[in-house]
Amino acid sequence: MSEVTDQMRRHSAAHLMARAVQNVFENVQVDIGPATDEGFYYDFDLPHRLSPEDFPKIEAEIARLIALDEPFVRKVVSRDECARMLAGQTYKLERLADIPEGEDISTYTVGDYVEMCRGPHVEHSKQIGVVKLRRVAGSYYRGDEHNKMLQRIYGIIARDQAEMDALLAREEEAKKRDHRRLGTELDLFHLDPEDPGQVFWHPRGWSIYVTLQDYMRRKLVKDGYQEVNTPALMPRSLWERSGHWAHYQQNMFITESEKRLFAVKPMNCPGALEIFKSRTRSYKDLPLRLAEFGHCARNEPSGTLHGIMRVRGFVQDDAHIICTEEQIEEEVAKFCRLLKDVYSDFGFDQNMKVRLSTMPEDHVGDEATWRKAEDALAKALVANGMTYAIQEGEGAFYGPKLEFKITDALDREWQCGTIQLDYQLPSAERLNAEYIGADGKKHHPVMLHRAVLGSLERFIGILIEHYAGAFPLWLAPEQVRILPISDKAAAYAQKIRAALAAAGYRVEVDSSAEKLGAKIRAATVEKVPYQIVVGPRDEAAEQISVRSRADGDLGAMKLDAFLARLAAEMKS
RNA sequence: GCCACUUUAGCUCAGUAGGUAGAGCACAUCCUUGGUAAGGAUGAGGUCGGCGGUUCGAUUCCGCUAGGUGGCUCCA
Repeated sequence: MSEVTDQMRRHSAAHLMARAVQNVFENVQVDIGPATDEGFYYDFDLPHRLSPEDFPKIEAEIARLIALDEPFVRKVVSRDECARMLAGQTYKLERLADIPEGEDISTYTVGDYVEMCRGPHVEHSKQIGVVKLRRVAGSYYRGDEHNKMLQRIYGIIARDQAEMDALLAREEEAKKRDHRRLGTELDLFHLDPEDPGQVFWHPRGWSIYVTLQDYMRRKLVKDGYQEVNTPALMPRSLWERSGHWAHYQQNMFITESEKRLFAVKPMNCPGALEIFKSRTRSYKDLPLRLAEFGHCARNEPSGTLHGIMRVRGFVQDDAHIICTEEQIEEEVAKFCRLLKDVYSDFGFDQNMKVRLSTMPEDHVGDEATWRKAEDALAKALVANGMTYAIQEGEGAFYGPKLEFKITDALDREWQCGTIQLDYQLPSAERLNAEYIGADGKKHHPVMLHRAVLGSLERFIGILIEHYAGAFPLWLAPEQVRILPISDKAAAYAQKIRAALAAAGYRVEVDSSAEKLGAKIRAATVEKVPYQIVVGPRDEAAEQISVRSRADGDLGAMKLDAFLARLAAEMKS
């Protein structure tokens, strides 16, 4: 007897939901309904517009079906037999046609309901547990935007009601970490409805931004990069040469001046190559690593925007490595080392996923070169002890790429770091970058596009959720808050503030008329790492009373002792 | 961009079977000078996303439009 896995239970729940929807509504066409890491979904096509108001009815029907505790019976059938069983179900019949000749076609029957399915499933419906429907969403048939949009219902399962309650409570907790909520609560940024996808950074948010950027800058300099900056607005002629005008125009903001068209840059790469081309280059200049915190604008479809994670104006910790083909592997390996180093500083090296995207059908260049490039990427990962999955055919048309993905508070994956190999842009057909080789002849270099954090906007969004707003000392917008007991301690509070500020810390004084308890509460809610309480007693003893976000009340100490503690924490 | 849902004060949300609205927090003023998670009082703040329609009258019903949310496609 095989073990009943969560995947089987979820998948079986999807079947029962499909059955329930057909029992509750008329003219239901079913497509497919797999299990996911979280729960399951099923795609339907029916005249009724599904809404969350329909959930109780459907859930009740599912509960009824589960309670029947009917067995899931597997049967291998012939193609014709299966087609007969699926009569009237056009999507299912199309799916049936997809199954290659010679492969087993199996069906699962539960009570009077039969479905074509590979399985596996639970043995009896009661093994599924409790089912709750979560949301309805649109979904293109076969994931193709040219196809009809089906109605998808997402659901989750639990072994019993207690586990379901715990699951829902965890979801509520995750929502509290949502960067959009914390961004407002902690006064980090705001988004203006009239200017979708553009971030207004408030002082506290911008402090994090600049601190992160400085951190990255130090890493880049140490790793042999040179920082550059290129124009935000570049002419149509350049974009035509780069290929963006033909392939990326829909995503570009275009503007006009004196009858010439310009575009706000969606990427920094042409700018980097312009710098490379500004004088004759030697093979001795390679690899040339040009970093740029360039502000890019992409006119993303409105439906794809999401807080500060997916925006229309953003800055990548971008860099372009211009090198020879022989240098690719070492440069990729070097990048992986840098990425690992940075991610480990945030604890992201644990839950990160790496994907290698290979040659797509629509590509330029010959297959041998592609395979060589893919190998170089894979070898660099292995050399760094990184495990990865392959995304077949998901590479860019100009070259394969590595993607490094991090998960947000609501379990959505976001691509942050990436390195992409590009044979195209430096080529004669595009921007025609050249260097003089040891043989005295001209050669085209290859280019690596790469980013460690991805966009600063997205990375900060993930950081907000990762730390639940409680940033480590070095990143915290306000590192220390001084809480004078009353006006009588105001002068002493200012003296301490000045001393901390002189030592380079971001420090504020809460001089409001509130009582100490209220001040502590405010500083705690705002997640300030250190609170310093000062009153007449401290002043007389030339001490401060320290409260840490992590360890609570630390009692009284000398300012020097506190400074030493801060310095030690900044280093770690 | 596509499908569904949604939009009331700075924030989180009530509410009106159609008769132009409330709470908590935040904010302002005053009182309180208080030693480790919310002291008290008073007050200000909204043409209920925008436009149009139905109606004697629309925040409420209908249509369009914009933003947001959840997905899909796309993507840093």
